[in-house]
Amino acid sequence: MPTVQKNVAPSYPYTAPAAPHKYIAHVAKIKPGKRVMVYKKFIGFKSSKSEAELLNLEKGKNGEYNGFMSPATSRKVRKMLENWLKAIECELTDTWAIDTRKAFTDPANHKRTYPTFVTLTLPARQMHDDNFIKRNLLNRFIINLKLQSGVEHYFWRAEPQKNGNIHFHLLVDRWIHWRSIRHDWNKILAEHGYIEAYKKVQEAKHAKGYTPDRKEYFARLNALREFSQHTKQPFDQKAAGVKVQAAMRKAYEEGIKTGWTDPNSTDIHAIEKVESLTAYVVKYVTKTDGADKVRDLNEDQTEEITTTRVRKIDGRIWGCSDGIRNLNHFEEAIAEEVDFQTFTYDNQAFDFIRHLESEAEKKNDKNEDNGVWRDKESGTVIYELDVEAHIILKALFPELFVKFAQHYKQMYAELYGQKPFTNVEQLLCSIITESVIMFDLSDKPADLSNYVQSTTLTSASSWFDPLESAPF
DNA sequence: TGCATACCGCCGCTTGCCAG
DNA sequence: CTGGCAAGCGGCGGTATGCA
Repeated sequence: MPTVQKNVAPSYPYTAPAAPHKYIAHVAKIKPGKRVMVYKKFIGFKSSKSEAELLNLEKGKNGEYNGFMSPATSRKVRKMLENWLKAIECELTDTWAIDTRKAFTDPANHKRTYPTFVTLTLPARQMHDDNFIKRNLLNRFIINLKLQSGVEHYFWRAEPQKNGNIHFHLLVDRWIHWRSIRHDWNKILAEHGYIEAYKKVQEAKHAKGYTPDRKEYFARLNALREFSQHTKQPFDQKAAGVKVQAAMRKAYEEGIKTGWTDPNSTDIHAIEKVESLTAYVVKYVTKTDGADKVRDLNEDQTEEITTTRVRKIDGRIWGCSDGIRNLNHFEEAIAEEVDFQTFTYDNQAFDFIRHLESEAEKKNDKNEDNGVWRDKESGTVIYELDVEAHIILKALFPELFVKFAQHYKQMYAELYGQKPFTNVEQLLCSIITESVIMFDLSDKPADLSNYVQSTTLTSASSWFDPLESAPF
C-alpha cells in the first residue's frame, strides 16, 4: 500500500501515488424510498482542513448546544431510520410485494419484528427537569419494553409540547398493544406524581359535569389532518370532527370510570404501509423546530422570533440503541477510477443510472428539472423517482435488485441475529418469474431452501449469492 | 453484604464548513 | 445535497467508595 499523507489534500493536477493506489469514483446510492444519488467517493486519503475551516472549528468550541436538532443530525437520523425500517419491511414482506398492507395488518406478523411508533406525554404540568424525566421515566419505560415485549432496537426523540412539557416519540421494533403501553407509562407516571396531578385538574375541570376543552379538540383534529396528509389519505374534516368529539366524550366517561387514574398519555399510530410510516416518522422526528429560522436572522430580529419558538430541551434530544447507529444505504460503484483514469463498469448499476438519465430526458418538461438535481462542481446527481427505486430495479435490473435486497437481508440478520433465510427462495422465485433475465442456478443445489438454511450468515460472502454463479 | 451515592473515563452528540 | 471532519462537553455507565 502506498503511503498517503494524512490530512494533506492532493493538489491538482494530482500526481497519483504508485500503484496499486486507487479510489472508487462514481457511486450509485439507492435509497429505500424514491431517491437515487450518484456521487464521487474517495478512498485512500483524508482531506485537509482549510484555514477558514480550522478557524471556525475554533469558534465552534465556544458555541453552545441550542437544544434543537441540527440539519446534519437530522440527516444522520433519517439515514438510520430509513435503513432500519427498510430492513424490517424487507423481512416482513418477503418478496417486497408492492402491497405491504397485508403484511402489516396480519396479526401473525405481530410476533415478529414490527415497527411501532408511540408518543409519550405527561398528563400534567412538568414537575421535573428534562434530564430527570429522560433518566427516570423514559429510560425505565424503554427497559420495561425490552424485558416485557422483547424490544431489541429503539429510537427516541424528545420535543417540547406547546404547553412547555417535554414529550417523546418512540419507535420500537415489536408490536405492542396500546393498552399495555399506556398501562406501563401511567404506572411510571404515577410513581412521580403525574397521575395525582392529572386527577386534580380533571376533577376541577369537570366539577359541573362534562366540559369539553376547545383547545384539545382542535389539537386532536390537527393531529388527524397531519397524519392523513403525510400518509396521503383523504381527509374528511366533518367526519374527523365527529370522531374527535366522540373520542373526547368517551375519554371523559373513561376518566370518570377509572377515577382519572388512567389518562390517555400515550398514542400509537396505526401502521398500514411502511413507506408512509417511514416518511411520516422521519419527518416527525427530524423536525428542526425552526432552528434554521433563528440562525438566519440578524440580532434585532432574533428576539421577535425567539418568543414564538418552543422552549429548548435540556440535554440529549434523541437517542437510540447501538445496533441501528451505523446503518448504511445500499451503494454500488458505477465507474471506477484508478490513477485518475476512468474505467466504466459494464454493470446493472451503470445501466440503471443510464436508464434514469434517459427517463429524465424523455420527460422534457419546460422549466422543470425533471426530478433531477445536479451539482456541476462536484458531479453529484440526485434522482427523484416517481416510484420506489426497488420497484424499477425489480422490473428492469434484477441483478441489481438482488444485491439491493441482500443488503437489507444482511442488515436484518446483523440487527436481529443469525436466522435461517427462509425467504430467499421466494425472493429468487419472484425475480425469476417476473423479470426478463434469468439466473443460471444449475451449479447450485436443487433444493435452495435447504441450502440456504444450512448456511450460517456470519458474513456476506458466507451465504448463498446467486450472482456468483450467474454468467454475466 | 448489599445498596446508594460519587466519581471518572469515555462515548457520542454537537457545531459549521468544505470537498466531492 | 451528503458525508466527513475536530474537538468540546454533557451525560451514560461502569467502578470505586461510603455507609448501614
